[in-house]
Amino acid sequence: MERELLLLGLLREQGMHGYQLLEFVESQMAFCVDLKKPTAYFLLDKMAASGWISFEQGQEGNRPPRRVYHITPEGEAVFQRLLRENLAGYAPTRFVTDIGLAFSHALPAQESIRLLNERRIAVKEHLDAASTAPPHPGGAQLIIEHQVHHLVSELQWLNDVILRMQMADAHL
Amino acid sequence: MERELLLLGLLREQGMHGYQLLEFVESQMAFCVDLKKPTAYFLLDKMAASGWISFEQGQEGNRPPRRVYHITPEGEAVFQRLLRENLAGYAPTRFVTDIGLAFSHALPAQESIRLLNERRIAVKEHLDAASTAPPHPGGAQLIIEHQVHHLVSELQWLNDVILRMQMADAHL
DNA sequence: AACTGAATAGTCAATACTGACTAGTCAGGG
DNA sequence: CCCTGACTAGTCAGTATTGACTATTCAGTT
Repeated sequence: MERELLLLGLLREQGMHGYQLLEFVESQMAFCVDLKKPTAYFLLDKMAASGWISFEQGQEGNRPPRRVYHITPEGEAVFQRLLRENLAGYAPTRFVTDIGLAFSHALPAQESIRLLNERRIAVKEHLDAASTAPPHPGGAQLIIEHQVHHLVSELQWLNDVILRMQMADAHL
Repeated sequence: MERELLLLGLLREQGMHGYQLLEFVESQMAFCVDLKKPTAYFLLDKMAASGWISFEQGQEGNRPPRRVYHITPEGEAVFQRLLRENLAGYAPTRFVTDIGLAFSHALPAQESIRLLNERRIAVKEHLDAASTAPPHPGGAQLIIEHQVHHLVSELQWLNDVILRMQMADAHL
């Protein structure tokens, strides 16, 4: 229900239409959710059917008509519940990049090390991007700081793994 | 393609039937992938159709017949490609738990802090579980170490966030 | 020899998600 | 005043994923 929490949270601050929501999520919240357009419209339909949000047909100039969504009192109650659950809980993080690590013995040690150095560069690029991101308004700033903290920790760990692999290889 | 990489990597070491694969993944690789039963069978079917793996009908005692899967030469080639891609690349981590943080201003500061303290306990429990996990064979050990490293970093960050919230609240 | 709970082995209907597409509008250049 | 590329707004068909279910076997108990 994380995506629902996100959409409700945004609609709670102001009524918006689908495209507007999408744009905001992609520009401000890209660091914590990956929400594609069809998924967003799907969720909006579902939440409207559940009575969490309502909409009216809006028109602006000659543009095609669009639905402007608003949160309902039931939606606000759901938002409050989901928010509390989210803040109190913890969902363990899975690193899909660890699968390769588990099978790295299938390659010559030197090649694994070379590939992991490529990975290190990729991580560094993400870190630079997050570090130099323009300040985001409100709570989104925290998300960027979290991402930076995490990427620093990842880089540290990756360096350690590479070092250990080099030492193990040298000893053979 | 991470799950495919995982299944190919396991079948590469020895032929196995679906249930056996599932069990191994859930017991040894639970820290890095979440693979449900129907998904695993779906992927096995798909990979068999693509010619990456083959199977023969096996029977053991009176047990129901089952498919024992083996990797094919094409599958081995795919495995090598996926492994290199995985080792060299980096997929940014999304923390769904950050969504709540972005909206924490919707609750009284004291309640947010209380809820985040609950989260801290949950993180600590995961950390204790990962720290005391019995040694896993081969590459899986690295995954646990990564998880521990990550959880320590998360705990640090969470403490920092809670502290900052308390200070901000005290200043009002 | 019947019963119970756990393990084995898988399937299916329903849900969730996404790549690729449609279709109209607007701003600016030629 | 027509063309082009970018923006707005959304849909749809196909793929991926999962909760819930079926059905058999085995070990131990009564």
